[in-house]
This record gives sequence, structure tokens and C-alpha cells, in this order.
Amino acid sequence: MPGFREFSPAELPFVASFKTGELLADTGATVLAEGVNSAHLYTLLSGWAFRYKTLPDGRRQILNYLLPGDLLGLQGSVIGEMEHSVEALSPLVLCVFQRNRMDELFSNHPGLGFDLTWLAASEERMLDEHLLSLGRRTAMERAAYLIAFLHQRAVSVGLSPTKQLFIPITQQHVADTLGLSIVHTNKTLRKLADRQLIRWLDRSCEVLDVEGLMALADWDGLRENRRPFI
Amino acid sequence: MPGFREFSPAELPFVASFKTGELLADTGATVLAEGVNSAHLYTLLSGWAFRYKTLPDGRRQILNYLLPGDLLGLQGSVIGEMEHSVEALSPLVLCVFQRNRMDELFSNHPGLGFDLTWLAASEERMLDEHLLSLGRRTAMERAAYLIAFLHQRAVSVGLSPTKQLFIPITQQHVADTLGLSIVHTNKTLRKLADRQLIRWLDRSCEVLDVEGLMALADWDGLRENRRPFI
DNA sequence: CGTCAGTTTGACACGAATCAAAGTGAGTGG
DNA sequence: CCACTCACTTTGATTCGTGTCAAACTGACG
Repeated sequence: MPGFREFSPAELPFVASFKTGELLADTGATVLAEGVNSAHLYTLLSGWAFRYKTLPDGRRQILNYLLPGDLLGLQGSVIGEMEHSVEALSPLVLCVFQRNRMDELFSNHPGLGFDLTWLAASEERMLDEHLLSLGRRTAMERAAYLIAFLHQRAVSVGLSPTKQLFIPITQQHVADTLGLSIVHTNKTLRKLADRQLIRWLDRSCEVLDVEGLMALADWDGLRENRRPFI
Repeated sequence: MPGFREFSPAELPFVASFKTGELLADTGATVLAEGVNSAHLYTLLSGWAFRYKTLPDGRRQILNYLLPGDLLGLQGSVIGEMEHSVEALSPLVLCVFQRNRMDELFSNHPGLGFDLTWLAASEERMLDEHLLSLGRRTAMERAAYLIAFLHQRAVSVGLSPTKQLFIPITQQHVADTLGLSIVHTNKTLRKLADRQLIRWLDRSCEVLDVEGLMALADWDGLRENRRPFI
């Protein structure tokens, strides 16, 4: 797993004991729900998922996507109740941790505590970028940014080692991420496809030209240094 | 400072030694700039500020606002380079920390390490809420949410102990936060003022009816528990 | 008194939402 | 094997919200 931090020998037994089991989830399953005060914290081992919030009248906003190595439920673990939900985009394998041992983690394994802060700060940077996109980019730019972003994330966690990448989302997901209607999203993605930047198949998106997407969105990509893997 | 965590006796000397000085900034000053790799981490002691990003062509998006108790530059400290800038909305007093002692902080003061994660997770929740707003709320709802949000934050850090609150922002700031043009922002704020929810004066906003704003935005407010004060 | 940043208003243009309808393909049951 | 359904994608017509352009107003400041 390139770019991932190695655990020190002292940390390994703790990580193992902190872990309470594994969880499998099917496509479409809700892993964590808003308002719940779950006893667990998860690491995604494989698969794609997304976090979202909804307004009382049903309008949905996707906040970010989760790939292997990402944490689920840190907010809940640190602050209390979850204020967003998490849903699987593909079959998932999750590693389950005990939330009530957070204090022990910080006390006895400062390296892991730092990693949690690293992950939280990293999520914050992605959200900053998404906010810029929603607030100040046009529909075309937003769509291009989103696909390029997901492509880069997938590459950075070791998916798509060769060249071809298929992102397992529907146009409804794209619409709910970009803050657009599904009809307008379809027309926008069509334009990207006409320009040979992407291809849309069944319920997934194939990335054809990342550089083209990045240029269209005027986006430089994420700077990622080392990355912990809890 | 209601709701703030007390430091343990063991932590106090470290916090004092971690601190290298204080910094004053005037209204409009840039405290941290995108792309810089500053050697410092800051806590805001008093005043209002905001974080923002810009696109190469100048479009600006305000990401969040900073009030006393908030950290500036955590992303830079943990990951490296800053990817956003920070500007003062009022005269500021900042507490300056040495970024290169983060390891020592996590190793010797796990409570403080946890606090950093708490603050990062808390910022993440605010950004989630902003994202929902930009993506799925109408202009009126967004404006109502923003004012109610800033009101609640100000109250939660002990500003506005009586009832009256003046938020030191211009309509341009509101526009750049909500992802709207300045003209439309003006017309939207005018409607809020006509409904007696706010009053706009010179370059600040007086909140008249928080409940009314929250109802309009269909927003419940932030759940805040205890809060660290580094 | 002039300048300048910020606020306000009206007219018009454009991008995105909504409405409507049809096409596609996978999965299901007759 | 063939209808049938259902989720998803596609397209066109129309409406509505927001952006853009233009101009004037206000108050602080030099």
C-alpha cells in the first residue's frame, strides 16, 4: 500500500486488541445512521461508500466518499452522536473497533492518536475543496472536479494500479454530491462524455482523461504525503 | 468560559512552554496564506476571522469562520502546506504555538492530543453542515442558516452574553460564503430584514430573531458538549 | 468636497430546476 | 421464452432562480 505509514512494533498488538471484529456490508446498506450513538468505530478495508446528510423534507447532500483506509464514525467517537449517515456503494469489508477505548489509544499509543488527527485534518481538506466546488464552480467544472477527485483518491489507495478505473456510482449520486438536479446532472455528464473525458456505463463511470478533467475544473489535485492506515 | 474543559495540572506547564508568544492582527489582515508552510500553530484568543480558498481566476469561497478558542493552521501542522488562507474580520489576538512540538504534545499530553482530534472533528461537522447548505438549501434558507449558525457559535464561546449580537461581516463575505453573487445576496438579506429576522447596519449584521432564522432554514443547531480550549 | 467601500434597486440574460415522456437493460414471474 | 416491472439514463419544452449589467445612494474618511 504505497504512501501508507508503517506501524511500530509496539502499536501492532494494540491495534489488534482494539479491533473487535470484521463487518461485511452489501451495496446500498446503511452502515451508520444519523442520530445513532454507535459503540463502534470502523476502518474501511475494501469497497466504496459515501457519507451524506438530509434535510427534513428529504433533500440529500453527499458530503464525501470513503475508500479503503478511511475511518467511519470518528465524529461520533470523539463528540458523541453521529450527524451524518454512511451508505455502501459496493460490497464492503469493515474493521470494527471499540469506541470506548479512545482514551487508552491516546494515552498509550501517541503515534496512533496523531494518525487520527491526521485523518481528521485530511478529511477537512477534502471538505474545503468540495465547498469551493459547490460554492464557486459551474456545473461542468463541478462534475469534472468530482470525477477527477474520485479518480485521484482511488489511485492513491492503490485501486486502479493499471489504467482503467470504474467508479461505482449512479447519476443520482453525482447529482446529490454536486447539488444539482438529476436532469441537469445527466446533461452535464453527457457533455463530459462528448468531450471524451469520461464514459458512462450502466451504473458506473469510466475515467478516460484525468488531466482533461483537472484542467477543466482548474484543479491541481490533492497533495498527499504519508498516510496512516489504522 | 462555559462549556470549556479544564486543563489538568500536568498539562498547564506544557501549554505554557508550547506557547511562544502572542500575535495581534488588524481587521483585514491575512494571518495565514495558502501555500505557506508556516512554523506556527495558533489559537484565536479574541476577535472574528474566516478561512477561505480561491480559484485561479479569483472566485473566492469562504469555508468557515473562526471565533475565540478555534485553532488556525492545524491542517498545516499535521499535513504540511496550508491549502487555505485566513483573514481577520476584526482586530485579533492570537496565541502562537510551535508546530514542531506536535510529537511531544501527543507523546506526553494525551489529553491535549485528544483535544486536537476533538477540534478537528468539530470543524468537520461544521463543514458538513455548510456543504448541505450550499448543495441543497435555497438562497433564503442558506442566508438564514448562516446567520443563525454564526449567532450560535458566538453565543457558545461567550460572546453576546446579553442578547444583542452584531456580526462583523460585509455582504460580500456573506455572498462568498453562500456561493451567491453580491447582488442576489443583497436582495436575499433584504427579505430577511423585511421579515424582522435581522437588521443590516453599516458593515455588520444584527440578529433579531434566531428562532425565526433557524425555522426558515430548517436547522436544529449544533450539538456541542464540552469543548477544549488549547 | 471628493473619493471610496459598501449597500440598494431595476432590467435583462442565462443556467439550472421542473415537467413530461420515452428508452435501456437487469431481474422476475408466468 | 416472453411479458412485465423497476431502477437508471436520456431528451425536449418550459419555468424559475440567480447572475450580470448598470446606476444610484450612503456614510466614513482625508
